[in-house]
Amino acid sequence: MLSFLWHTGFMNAGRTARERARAELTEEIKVEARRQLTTVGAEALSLRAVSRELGMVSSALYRYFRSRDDLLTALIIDAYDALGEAAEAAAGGDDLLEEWLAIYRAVRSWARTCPQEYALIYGSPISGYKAPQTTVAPATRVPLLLLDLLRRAQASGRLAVPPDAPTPTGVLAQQAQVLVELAPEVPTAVLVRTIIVWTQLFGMISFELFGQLVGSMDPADEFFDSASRQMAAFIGLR
Amino acid sequence: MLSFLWHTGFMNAGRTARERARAELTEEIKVEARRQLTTVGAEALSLRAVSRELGMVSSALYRYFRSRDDLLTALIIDAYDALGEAAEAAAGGDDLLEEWLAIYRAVRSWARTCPQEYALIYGSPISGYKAPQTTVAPATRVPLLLLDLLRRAQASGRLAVPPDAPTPTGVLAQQAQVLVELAPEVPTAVLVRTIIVWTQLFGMISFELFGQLVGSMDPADEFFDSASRQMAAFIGLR
DNA sequence: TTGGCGGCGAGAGCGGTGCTCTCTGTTGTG
DNA sequence: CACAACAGAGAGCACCGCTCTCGCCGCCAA
Repeated sequence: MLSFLWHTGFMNAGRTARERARAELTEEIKVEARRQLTTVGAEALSLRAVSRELGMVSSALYRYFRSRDDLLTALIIDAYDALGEAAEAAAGGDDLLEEWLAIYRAVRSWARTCPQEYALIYGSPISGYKAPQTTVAPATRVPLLLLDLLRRAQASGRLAVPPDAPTPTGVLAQQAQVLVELAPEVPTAVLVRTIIVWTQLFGMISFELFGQLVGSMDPADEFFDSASRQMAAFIGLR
Repeated sequence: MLSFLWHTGFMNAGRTARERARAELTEEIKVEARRQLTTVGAEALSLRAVSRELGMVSSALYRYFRSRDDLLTALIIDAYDALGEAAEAAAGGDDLLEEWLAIYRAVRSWARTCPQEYALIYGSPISGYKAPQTTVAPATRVPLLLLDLLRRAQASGRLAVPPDAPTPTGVLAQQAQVLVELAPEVPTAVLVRTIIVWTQLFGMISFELFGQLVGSMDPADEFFDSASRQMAAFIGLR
């Protein structure tokens, strides 16, 4: 196998025309698939329709993606990365509470812009589809961002551990160890609350996008803003 | 043949054997569809497979459901009702906090028992599927249950409005009116928090079922219990 | 009692899907 | 230059949702 040389980066400059064409077409397929995703929804995404739109025959597409699930996996990873990028772009700045709210807004904004891609990663799993290990790293970008914010908040004394936050014991404390290793300075009670808050964020966005809020809190702009602030207070951010 | 039952007058006077057979087969179709749903997921549910399993030809099934979406709608309504029933069965009792926790557990337990039916109602919407108005009433059973619990809590003085809960203003206050009409005694600030808590509950369950918690809080039993209690405290229930 | 209507299941068929296989032409490399 | 890897085309398989037609038979009314 020669590809081994490519992966070492040894021959990056001398990419053959075929290699370039392959990379380009792979990207074009994803772009077209994403385009169709805006109008049709993940489970109805059709390989044949994508290839048809690209002027190729459906069997040719299998040179680039071994199956429909493979294409979906690529789209899922891209979606996680796009969301992570949007959230990371909103991070930074001096005021940590403002940064918190900015991250929240960025996540919601991205989700509302690309609802089908959001559904791809936070909706019901595709039947018969098993998420490969390659998706977990991109999936952790947003939670890691929140965790990092909490570390900085703790360091700068802007994190006031809520007095009514119970310190976890037993299995819960054990599970929280994973988070403790990522943010050792942050109190365990706050870390558990971070998961609570994290689930609230995506529950709220899912409800908004999937129509569960229609008739009560839709449009959800002000509710979202209020919830963001209350959740920030809930974990002790000020 | 069932005609002997007919002649003995065993059956309902107003219902002909044909009507009864129709109702029975309609139910059988739903049962079989639900059975297949446990193994295959909503978007891959196949009318042909259901009819095949029932020993009929696929076109015959269209006498009972005008389309696949019609069958899905029926399943969705049934799922909302099953969840509502499970939650309502857990309600009641003297200790309101225990009742709160029991409702939470019932919702999670039902979701874990029927994950595909849960995904049907709280997962990403089916592409090209528009929820008809008939689904909204069954969908409100769980939130109405929580609201009723809060009314009783308020009446019995077990609801201590959290001091840091902001009273909504502007659009948010206006939207909350819908809830105020349902639970006039409960302070508006608590009503907004109820929506927050409601989204947290389903966000948490979705994350657990859809595999977002794997690697951090899975199995989620203790986390769920802790979150339930903290959310009860968050709305001031004690 | 009987004629007819309407619900019912069977079957064929249409256009779509994911996916496989084979064949032919092209591209890059020893 | 020869050869191997690769790309696309096309046919084909089994499945899908859905429609239409055609007999059969339960049911109601004359």
